[in-house]
Amino acid sequence: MKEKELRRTLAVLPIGTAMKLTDLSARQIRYYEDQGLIHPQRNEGNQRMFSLNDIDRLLEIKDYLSEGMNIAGIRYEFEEKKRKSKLSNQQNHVQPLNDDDVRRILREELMQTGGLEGPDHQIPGFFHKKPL
DNA sequence: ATTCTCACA
DNA sequence: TGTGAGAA
Repeated sequence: MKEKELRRTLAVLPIGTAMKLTDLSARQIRYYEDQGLIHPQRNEGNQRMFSLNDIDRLLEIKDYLSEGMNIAGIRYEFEEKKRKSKLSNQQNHVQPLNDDDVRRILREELMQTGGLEGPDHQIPGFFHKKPL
């Protein structure tokens, strides 16, 4: 589910294709870029190269505009989306520990406590289930 | 043939 | 936002 995201960010479409895909004029597309609504990459010849995500973005801009929203409003919407996105990626969503993580944490624990003895370091259902 | 930047009768 | 000029 990650390989697919990478492909969507590949900038392989020239502005001419973006125009046909979005039914926007080159003038409009460049203007939206000036307004910070899209950030297409540039190739060796300084030509804008759009990714599928850029195309989706242009389509969204078109919809917002048709619904009466102004450029500043759209820019704010995108900023909000980015803010929420970063918030959910860091603090929240704590990935569950895998087996390697558990082994590492256990090893570090043992290193500083010096061993398994002591009721405080007994882990219920782990060391007792399969005695050496 | 395409796209880029800049400027405006 | 459209359009045309001059360059790449």
